[in-house]
Amino acid sequence: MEKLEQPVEQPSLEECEETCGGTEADLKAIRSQMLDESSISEMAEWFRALGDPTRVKLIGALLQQELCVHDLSVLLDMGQSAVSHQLRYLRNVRMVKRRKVGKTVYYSLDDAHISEIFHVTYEHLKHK
Amino acid sequence: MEKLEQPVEQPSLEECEETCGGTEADLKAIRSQMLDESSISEMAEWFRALGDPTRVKLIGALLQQELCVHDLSVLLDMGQSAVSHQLRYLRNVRMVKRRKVGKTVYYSLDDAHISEIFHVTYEHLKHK
DNA sequence: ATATCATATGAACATATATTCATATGTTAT
DNA sequence: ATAACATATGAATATATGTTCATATGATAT
Repeated sequence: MEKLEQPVEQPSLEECEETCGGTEADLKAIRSQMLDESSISEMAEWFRALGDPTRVKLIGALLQQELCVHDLSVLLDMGQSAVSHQLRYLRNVRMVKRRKVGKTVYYSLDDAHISEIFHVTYEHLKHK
Repeated sequence: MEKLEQPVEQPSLEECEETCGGTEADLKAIRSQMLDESSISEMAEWFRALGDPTRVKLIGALLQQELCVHDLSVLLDMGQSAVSHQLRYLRNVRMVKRRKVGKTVYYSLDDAHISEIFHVTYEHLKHK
């Protein structure tokens, strides 16, 4: 209850006291090593695609073999529409691709790295 | 406009026509290889934690060195509160830990695998 | 052409999430 | 004790996200 008239910015960035390790020069060095905005976005987008149980299940199933939408919806015990929407999501981020045979559409993984990332993460969670 | 009186379940799962590769037996085999629900949740939670630009930046910075909240908020050019909230998030999923020195709190990575996953993903996105 | 099947998709809805604001907590200095 | 500072946190808000419902699209069969 002490600030009522000031617009409250980042409270005075003048300089970090000695307690806080980073001098402006140090921070500059760190900043220069940081990823650029577009890499950041792409990384986040990539991880976000894996950050949902339904999509993890889809990837997990497709890791085993190519599957059609119907079978996926049976395997996940979910409505066809929900599965289809998530497959589109995964297709938009290039994680899966599709192959059409008549009325049926088969989905499969479209990326060699997914398996690696997936397994590293799985092992990590197991040995935690 | 053909179904008006039925409650519209998964439209008749009786069996997949021959077009759809999976017979019930095949699906059973695949299902037995799928991850259990709790592993699924943990994987999704883990990835979701990395699925946000702010958190990617935080991890990226901490990948370089331990940093205090203030420095992180300068580096990311974000309010202290937002950074603090996200650090709590990352702490809850055990991705970062903190060390207190006087008024200052230093954050650092709390997981050996993050670096690996992070780099695999970064390389993947670069060579796409 | 009509019916049926497999998949896709727009809209609506409910929930989750990220940031901001105001303020609380805990530490150090005076 | 009071002030200044670093960080944490609850509430509010705006936006993003996931699922469902209804229906569209495209393919095959009759």
